[in-house]
Amino acid sequence: MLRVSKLTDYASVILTHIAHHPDALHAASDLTNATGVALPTVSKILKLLTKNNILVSHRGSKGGYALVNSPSETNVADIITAIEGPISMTECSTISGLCEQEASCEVKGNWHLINRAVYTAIEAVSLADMITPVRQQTVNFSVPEMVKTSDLKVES
Amino acid sequence: MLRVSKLTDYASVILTHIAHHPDALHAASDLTNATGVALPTVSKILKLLTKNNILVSHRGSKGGYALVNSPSETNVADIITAIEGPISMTECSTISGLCEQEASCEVKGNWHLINRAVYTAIEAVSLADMITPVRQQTVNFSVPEMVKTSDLKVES
DNA sequence: CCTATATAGTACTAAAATAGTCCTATATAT
DNA sequence: ATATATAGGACTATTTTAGTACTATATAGG
Repeated sequence: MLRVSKLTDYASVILTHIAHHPDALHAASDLTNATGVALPTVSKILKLLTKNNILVSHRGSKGGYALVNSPSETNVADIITAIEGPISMTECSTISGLCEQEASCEVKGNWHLINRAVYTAIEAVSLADMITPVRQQTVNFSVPEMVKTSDLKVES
Repeated sequence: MLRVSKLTDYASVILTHIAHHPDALHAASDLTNATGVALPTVSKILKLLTKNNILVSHRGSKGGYALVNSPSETNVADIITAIEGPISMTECSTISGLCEQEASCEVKGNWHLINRAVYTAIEAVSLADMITPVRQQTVNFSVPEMVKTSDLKVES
């Protein structure tokens, strides 16, 4: 019902691999071998991650890519944003002026809240968390407490 | 970075309108007038919502659509699912067997957790919440507590 | 300082998903 | 009967996403 693009999915796989060896430089060709993602695609993803400050690059012979921050300081929300841009649940949340009814739209504010709750949930997950093995079937997790608009202080 | 489709966005606007008059029957043509969304599109959305049990329909003269449950019992997660289907953050979360590396994929379980945290956050918001006016700038909301994989009990 | 290696940037093509439209069938109130 | 309204499915156009290719630039090391 909500999803990240395939590129973001690949990015998570690539970054997970790098996170296992955070002190080494990883060339695009090495990452292709390690992950099975096609080289031009790996390359595209690495460029995006570098441009958005998730990775640093070193050109030339023996060059490659490495994490800017440690795996525990690199969060999933930043990774998704690096690949997909600052697109939000509804378009009007990112860029105003697209929707004619914007001024009178009564759901806008609530979509913003939902956006933010979702973002906060994703932001709390780091690359370090992603490489922690989880046995799905037996997971016992606490339910995030959601923002209810009825709980909000509203200034009228 | 994550988004719902335009149809889902329209659906929220249409359902919000219906939620204001939960006891009336709303014909597709009325909803077009009320929301500004083109008739064939409104019609498509209403059919999807009916098929997925968010709305009930009455055919024939003086027919129309109404909510199955009250606005406070209708949640946003169900609305998104009705329009977009059970697609999750990554494809492998919905349908297994699509990805060759599935068996050895170490991030799969963690994507599942993220999925679920996001779903839970969205599920907590009802149509009734959506029609509560919110003044965005002065909102004071509690941060959802996210699942940390390090907090999880893992069966090895 | 030359060469092999590797990333940077940009433009382009192909494929897939999404949005939007239209037509015919069926049900119901009056 | 007839006007009104939804049901369902097929189809087209558009947009987004994915993937590719090419040229420029930087660096290590002999």
